[in-house]
Amino acid sequence: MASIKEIAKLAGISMGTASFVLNGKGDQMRISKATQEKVLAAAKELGYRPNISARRLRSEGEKVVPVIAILWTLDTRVSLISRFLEGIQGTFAGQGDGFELMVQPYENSKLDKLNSLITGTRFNGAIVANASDEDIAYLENNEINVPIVLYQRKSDKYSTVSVDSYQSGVMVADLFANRGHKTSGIILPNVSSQAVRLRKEGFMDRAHSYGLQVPSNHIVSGSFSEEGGYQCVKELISKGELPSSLFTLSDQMAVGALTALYEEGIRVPQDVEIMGHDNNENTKFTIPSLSTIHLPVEEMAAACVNMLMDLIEQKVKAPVSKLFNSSFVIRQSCGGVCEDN
Amino acid sequence: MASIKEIAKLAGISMGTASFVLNGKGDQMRISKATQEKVLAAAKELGYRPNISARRLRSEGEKVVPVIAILWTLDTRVSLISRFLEGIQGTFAGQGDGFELMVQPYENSKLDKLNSLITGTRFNGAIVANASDEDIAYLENNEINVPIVLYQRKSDKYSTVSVDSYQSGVMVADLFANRGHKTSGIILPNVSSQAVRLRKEGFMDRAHSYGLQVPSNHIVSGSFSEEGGYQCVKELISKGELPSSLFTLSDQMAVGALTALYEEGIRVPQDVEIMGHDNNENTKFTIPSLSTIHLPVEEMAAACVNMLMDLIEQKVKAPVSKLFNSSFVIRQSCGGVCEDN
DNA sequence: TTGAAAGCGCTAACAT
DNA sequence: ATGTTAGCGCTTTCAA
Repeated sequence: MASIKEIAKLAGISMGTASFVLNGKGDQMRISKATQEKVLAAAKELGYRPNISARRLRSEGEKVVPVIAILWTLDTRVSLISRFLEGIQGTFAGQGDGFELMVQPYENSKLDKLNSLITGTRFNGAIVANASDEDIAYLENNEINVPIVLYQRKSDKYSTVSVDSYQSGVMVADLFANRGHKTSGIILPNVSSQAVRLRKEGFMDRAHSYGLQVPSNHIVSGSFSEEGGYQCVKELISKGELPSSLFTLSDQMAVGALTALYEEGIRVPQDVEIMGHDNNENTKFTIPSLSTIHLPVEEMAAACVNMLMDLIEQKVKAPVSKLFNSSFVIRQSCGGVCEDN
Repeated sequence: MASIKEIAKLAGISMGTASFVLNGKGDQMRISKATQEKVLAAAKELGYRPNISARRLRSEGEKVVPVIAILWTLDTRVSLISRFLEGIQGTFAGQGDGFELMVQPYENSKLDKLNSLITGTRFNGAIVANASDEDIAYLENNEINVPIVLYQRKSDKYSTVSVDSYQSGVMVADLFANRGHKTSGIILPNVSSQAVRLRKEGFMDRAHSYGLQVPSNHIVSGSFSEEGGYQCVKELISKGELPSSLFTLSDQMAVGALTALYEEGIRVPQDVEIMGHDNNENTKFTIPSLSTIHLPVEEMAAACVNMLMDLIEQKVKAPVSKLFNSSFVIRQSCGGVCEDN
C-alpha cells in the first residue's frame, strides 16, 4: 500500500506538502496549483488510500473511546440484529460517545477465521452472538485476549448474558399441558445453537413428565425464516395427522407456519394452537396474532454493552454472567381471546 | 487514557516488558511472576485499555484493507439493514478480505455530528443510508473528504445507487387505474426522505392524469412500523368511507394495515386492494399475501460496495451513479389470484 | 529476565 | 509556497 512518503517521492515534493494536498487543505495552505496536481496524479497512480490507523493515532489525542464489536453471523439470523441494535441505541442514546460500535459480520462456525479476536487489532472488546457449537468449542479451547461477552450462550470461561432457554421450553410444555393438549409438535430452526437445543430439551423433558405426546414425526426442522416455517408445516401435514399444539422455536418461522396452516384450511387456534418464540414486533400483527415467548433482546443488548465496558475497563473480572427472564405474551394463536370459536 | 508508558513507569519496569505481559506473552518471554503481577496491577489501577490504532499501525504491515462504513440511522428503519447486509454478504462471501465492514449508527438528521466523515479517522469510505433532507443538505453544503455513496438518494455532487422512486409511484397509479379503481389512498411513513416523497409524487401525478381520485383525507402518515400502518388504517376508517385501493409506501406498514383491515372486517382484495413497497421477505406470508414493489436491496447493496471500492481506489471519480429497476410482485392483495372472490 | 530503541504512516508546528 | 521533523502508542528485535 502506497504511503504518503511514496507519493511525495514520486511527485518530487515533501511529505508535509503531500499531506496538505491530500487532505483538501491545498488551497488553504496556498500550495501552488501545479504542485497540487502533481500530488493528486501521484496519489492516483499509486492508488493511494490513507492508513486509518496512522491517521487516528496521530490525530485523536484525548478522547480515545473503546471500540466495541458486535460479532454477528451473516446467515438468515441477520434479521434479528435490528432489535439488538435498537436496544443499544435506546439505552445509550444521548449519553455522548462512551464507546464506538462496530458490527463485525462473521461466517457461522468460522469464528476461528476472525483473527482480530486474537490479535486485538480491531476492537477493545466483542459481543459474540449466534455462536455455533464449533464456535464455542473454538473459544473454549483457545486463549482469547480480547474481552468478550457471549450473547445467549453458556460458558464457564467467558462472561455471558442470556435467558434460561431450557426454562422457556418448560414453560411452553406447561402451558400446553394446562390447556389440555395431549399431542404436540415442534418446529425447529436448523442452526447449531445452544439456545435452540435447550428450548427443545426443556420442552421435551417437561412434556414427557406430563404425558404430553411429542412423537418424532411431529418434530421437524427448516431454515431460520418464514419460508422455513412454511415448509415445516407442509412437511408435518404430509406426514399425516397434526398435533393439537405446536411450539415454533422462532417467531420468524411461526409466521410462515401460520400461512401454511391457513392455506390448508387448518384453523388457528381452533384446530391447532401455536406458540412462537422471541416476541418480534410483527407477531402482534399476524392473523391470528401470535402467542409467543418474550425474549428481552433489547435489555440483553444493553446488558452486553454494559458488561463488556466493565470488562474492558477492568472494573470486573471475567467470567461474569447475567440471566434475564423470559415471559409469555398471550395472543390469539394460543390461549388468548379469539372472536370466532 | 493510560498508555503502556505510564504502566511501565508505575510498575517500575520498561515498556517492552509491560507490553509482553499485557499481551499474555509473559510466561512465554519468561517474565518473572513478580513483575507480571506488578504490571497487571498497574494496568488495573490505571484502567489501561490498548490503543487499537497504535496496535494496528504497528502490527499490520502489508495487508491494510480499506474500511467501509455503512451509515445507518438507528430509528425504526434499522429493521431494513438486514437485507442490505445480506446483499453484501451474498455477493462478497468467500472473496477473502477485500474490505472491512463496519456499521456506523447515526441519529436521523444528525449526520453533521459524525465528524469522522470530515476527519477521515474511522473509515476509508462510507455508504450513507436513510439520509434525511437535512442530512443531504449538510452533505451538499460541506466539503466531505471521505468518499461516500448515497443509497437511495439523488445528488449532483455525490455518487449514488438508487431506483427511480418517482417511477415506482407512477407504476402503482398505472396499476390501480388499469384495474378500474376510481379512488385511492396513500399510507406514508413519517420520515423525511427523498425516496418516500418521490414515490408519493409519482403516484399522485399519475393518479391525477388518470382521474384516479386521491382526496387529502385519504393520505395518512404514521411511524415506519407495523404499528404505524395499523394506526393509519384506523385513522382512515375513522374518517369515513375507504378508497378501493391503497398504496402503502413501506411493506412493514402494509403488514399492520392488513391486520387493521382484517379486524374491521374489510376484505382484501375484495373491498380494498393493497400495494406495498419493498418486497420484504415476509410479505409472501401475510394473509392475504401482499402485492408489492420489489426493491432490489441486495443488488443495490452490492453495487454500493463496488462503487465505493472503485471510489476509494480512485478507479473512478465522483460523482457516478447507478440506477436499478423496480418491478411488481403481484400477489393476492392486489391483482393476484385469490380463491374466494 | 529485562531494557533500549526503531519505526509503522500520518499530521501539524516550525522553519525556511 | 514548501521542507523538515517530532511524536501519537505500540510491538519486537537486539542487546545486556
